[in-house]
Amino acid sequence: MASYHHGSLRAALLAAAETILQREGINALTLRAAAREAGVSHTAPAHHFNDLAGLLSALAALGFSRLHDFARAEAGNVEIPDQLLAHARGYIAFARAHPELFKLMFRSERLDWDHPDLASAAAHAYSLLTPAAGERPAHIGHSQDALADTMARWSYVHGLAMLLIDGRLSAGVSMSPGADEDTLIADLIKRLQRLDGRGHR
Amino acid sequence: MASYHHGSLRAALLAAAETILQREGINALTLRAAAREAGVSHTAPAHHFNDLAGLLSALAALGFSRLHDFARAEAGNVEIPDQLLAHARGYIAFARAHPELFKLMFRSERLDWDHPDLASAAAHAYSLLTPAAGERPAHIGHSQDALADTMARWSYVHGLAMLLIDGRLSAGVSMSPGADEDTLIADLIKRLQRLDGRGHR
DNA sequence: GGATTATCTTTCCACTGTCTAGTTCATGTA
DNA sequence: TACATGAACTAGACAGTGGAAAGATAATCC
Repeated sequence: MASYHHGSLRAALLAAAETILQREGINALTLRAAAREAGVSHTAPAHHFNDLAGLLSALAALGFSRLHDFARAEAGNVEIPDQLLAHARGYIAFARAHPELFKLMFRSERLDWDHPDLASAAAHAYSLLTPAAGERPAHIGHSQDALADTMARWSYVHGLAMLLIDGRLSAGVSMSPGADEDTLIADLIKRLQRLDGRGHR
Repeated sequence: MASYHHGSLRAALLAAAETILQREGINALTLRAAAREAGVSHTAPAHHFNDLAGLLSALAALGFSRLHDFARAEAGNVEIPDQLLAHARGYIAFARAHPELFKLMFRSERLDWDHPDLASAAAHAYSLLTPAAGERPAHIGHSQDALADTMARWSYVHGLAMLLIDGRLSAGVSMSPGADEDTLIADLIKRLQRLDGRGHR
């Protein structure tokens, strides 16, 4: 039963890490804890992930990949012009569904952003918020305006997700009795459209 | 010279902690490192801050207090209707001026948000983004709309600050040659106004 | 089949947060 | 002034952590 070689230890360690993350939070997610959960010695993870930062970065990269798929799935049922909002809804839904993983992905100071897998997975996920072909039919401006649009969208969705995972939005809603959280979030997401285009005020 | 009682060790430890934070980053900011920097024994901080989380939370609370003052100072030279934008400019300027402290305040999983000082300091800073008297002259809606406005502003400014401290905005700007970073940021901040009011689309 | 290499274990070290017990000093009370 | 009380700080110890060897095992390639 106890084979010296695990065979797929890397995947097993990632699964173990995610289990710990959900069960005990990010502060309990250590190299040794992941090794214990996977039933291997405490130095085994180093061979696959190098560092603790390497393990966390790999898990975060996996999270970004899932986030991307989540947003794409949400956008699958929707007409082209509404895809941006669908992607934003997917982002927010993912944040609410996997708060601990989301915190790791966005708020952790332990990640190594020089890790190529993490950087590319994050860039891939964020690419959903860039102005894509067909989404901005008429007024496709200069690339500089497009950059500003992307930044604005990115900021807004990113910030909204932050508020959600910190529980501050729930706190605010509870202070305003009668407000439905889902309705409020839907309203907030819709405002994303207003950020587009360079201002003329 | 070596008096047994320091007299103002709490303040000295906070200053030491900030020094370490700027010099070596948040991962090097430990209880023992702060004690070393202040020249006291490694268990001295516990008496003033209880935990490591206590020390970091106290430092973060100090950061929120400074952030508030920063934003207020920016708004001091500006007419009433533009105060919201001035506050936002202050936020962003603070984030760019003190990136490590900003990361600690917003991105650290090591803070204890049950700590009353931290919670109140953060709430105080964020109150600058709530619709205040005189700022929304005509269409002061229901309190529920006001909540949504606050959340929207908060999300946007919060998210923009995040992008900045992660260096992603700089990366984006560098990809678009000829773009001036300050100009881009100013444009992005101006878009904050468009988020107000419940959408009718 | 034999050498090579990737995978995993054992042992060890410096460092961390935190507990317990002591030491020094300031301050209030008679 | 004498003394008690308690706050501020030190010293030492402990378990847990990341990480660096160095060794053991198994799969793979020739």
